[in-house]
Amino acid sequence: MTPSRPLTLQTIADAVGVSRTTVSNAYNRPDQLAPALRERILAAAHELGYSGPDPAARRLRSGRRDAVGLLLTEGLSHAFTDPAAGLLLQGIARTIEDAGLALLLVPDRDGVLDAVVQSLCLCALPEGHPNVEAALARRLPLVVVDEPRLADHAYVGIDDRRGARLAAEHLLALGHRRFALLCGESATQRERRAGFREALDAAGARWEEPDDLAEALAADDRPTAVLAGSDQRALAALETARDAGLVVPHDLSIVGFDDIPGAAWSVPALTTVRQPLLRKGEIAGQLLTSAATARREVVLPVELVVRCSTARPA
Amino acid sequence: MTPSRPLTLQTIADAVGVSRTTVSNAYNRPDQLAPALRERILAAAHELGYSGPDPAARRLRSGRRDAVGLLLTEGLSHAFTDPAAGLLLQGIARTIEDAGLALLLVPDRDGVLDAVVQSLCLCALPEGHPNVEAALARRLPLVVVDEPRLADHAYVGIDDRRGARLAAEHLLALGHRRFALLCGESATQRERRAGFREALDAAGARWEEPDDLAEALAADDRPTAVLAGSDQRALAALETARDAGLVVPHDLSIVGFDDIPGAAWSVPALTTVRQPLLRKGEIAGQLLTSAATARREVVLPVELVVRCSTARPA
DNA sequence: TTGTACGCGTTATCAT
DNA sequence: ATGATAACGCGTACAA
Repeated sequence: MTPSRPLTLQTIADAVGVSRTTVSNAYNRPDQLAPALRERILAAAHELGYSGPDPAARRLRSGRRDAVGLLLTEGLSHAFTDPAAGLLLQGIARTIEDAGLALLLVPDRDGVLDAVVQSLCLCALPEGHPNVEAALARRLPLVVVDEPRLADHAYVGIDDRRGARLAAEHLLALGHRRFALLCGESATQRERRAGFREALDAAGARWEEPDDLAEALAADDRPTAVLAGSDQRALAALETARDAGLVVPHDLSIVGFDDIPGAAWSVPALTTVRQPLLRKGEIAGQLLTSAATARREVVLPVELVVRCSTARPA
Repeated sequence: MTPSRPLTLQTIADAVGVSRTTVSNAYNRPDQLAPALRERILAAAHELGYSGPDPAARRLRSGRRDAVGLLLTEGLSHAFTDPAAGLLLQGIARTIEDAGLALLLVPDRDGVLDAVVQSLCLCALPEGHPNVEAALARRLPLVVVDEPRLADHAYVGIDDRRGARLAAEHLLALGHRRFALLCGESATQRERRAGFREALDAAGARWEEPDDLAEALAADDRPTAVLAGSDQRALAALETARDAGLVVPHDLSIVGFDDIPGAAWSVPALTTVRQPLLRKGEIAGQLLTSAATARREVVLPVELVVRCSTARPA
């Protein structure tokens, strides 16, 4: 075994006795070559263990990137943790894959600056986040999912606030007057919280945002309904209610948001606000793939799905 | 707005009135520069909208890749579909992220050949698959998860066959004699099937591999137990049994494999063979990150988790 | 502390 | 059909 310098086009060229250009053509422009010669070259390459032009060099020279980058809110592994994110990413991945591109999951700000990609997708990032700044600095085609809204960049999202109002109004219509709100601090969560409050305040209903739901449910004038900013939170609330000895929906109504698959399987099945996560991902994927810098904004519809976790207050 | 040539180090150098090297140093070797000058350079860069050295060029020149590649069985979007894969990938992602690397999801054979990565992870690929060949050709550090076993490459997996035997023996011990096997065609699925058969044949029990479980359950001497190659299949079987009017575990016992989170939530909770998916991912991640070409093989333990989907036959 | 010079491995152009 | 040559944008000895 020779410790052998790394193999390059030139190595093969020398071995076969042709020029570097010809070897390059053997890989990239088969029509520029006598088929027989091409065969000889490829055979020699295989024999020497050369697997083709170096990807890094090829990218520098050609300007092609053949990959799109993905930035998520809560770190990279979040992609595989959160069912809602999973559905979105599935939509993106399908489209990207069909286009023959790779998907680069970017870990942090430095990763953004260093990513060899043709476009970047920002998923639910807080406005002003370092990653957003970095992405903007890259001057690449950007596609924003959900947040933040960026002038002159493609966008796909939903009307979170309206969805939240739908949920709240459903419970109000059932006769609920005392609510617990369960929302996080992300941009979309804030929108949803705002929607809940709008509807609730308009109806003059009472609401709180408990630090500890279990505690709130133990209170004397406990809430009769929970408005959750996501199905995951709603599912957790379901558990909390069960632990507290409350029967859903008889003692407590719960509404989620997203309509992840698990929402339909839970017992009782979750009433929730559906958003077309898969479709959202597909659209994001198309936006990422299309060379068109054309500014486009897509806002997808939301829809209340009434299942079994909501009822009139006892 | 000038249509401006793409910005390079030289652009900034010219603007500030220093050499290209100095600008490069401002980014890569701060100690080689007067802090004041560095500030001026960075300011000018920011002003001009230059976001730093071109990632592709930097990679070619430096030889650093700062990303690891991931190859999955069933296409890219599979990563976000399958809960078992999700858990594994979560483990990988965490480790990769901690190392400051990006994660490249590679779509196909061409993607493998073209991936700008420092190492590749093959997850449960069939032996001889084009992607495996391509990965081998790249001559990069390879880490195999589950399958296939490759000489001279890092490996992490479990003893699928033993896990399957555990499941089968559990049911045999309960007194079952007629079984339905539900396995796929992937390499790991085949191993598990083999494990089921070994135990069953050794006990002289009867088994079938029905194309249609519903049909099999309708038969006169229907199986009293189902051995599934994954929790997903087991969960589907649960549904099928319910639709057939069978009560699990009274009328039918079902065992899964993997112990995904959903296995504990189902009704009834699933008896299954647990494998440490998260840990498997973390180890794969470490193997991918470590520069060490040292060959390593890790086989993680499996364990039977008895919950509520199995009982003595009626 | 700064600048000069030389690749890194490839692809595109243009000549032969 | 094949080959010489010039970029691509950058990193880093080494000299100044």
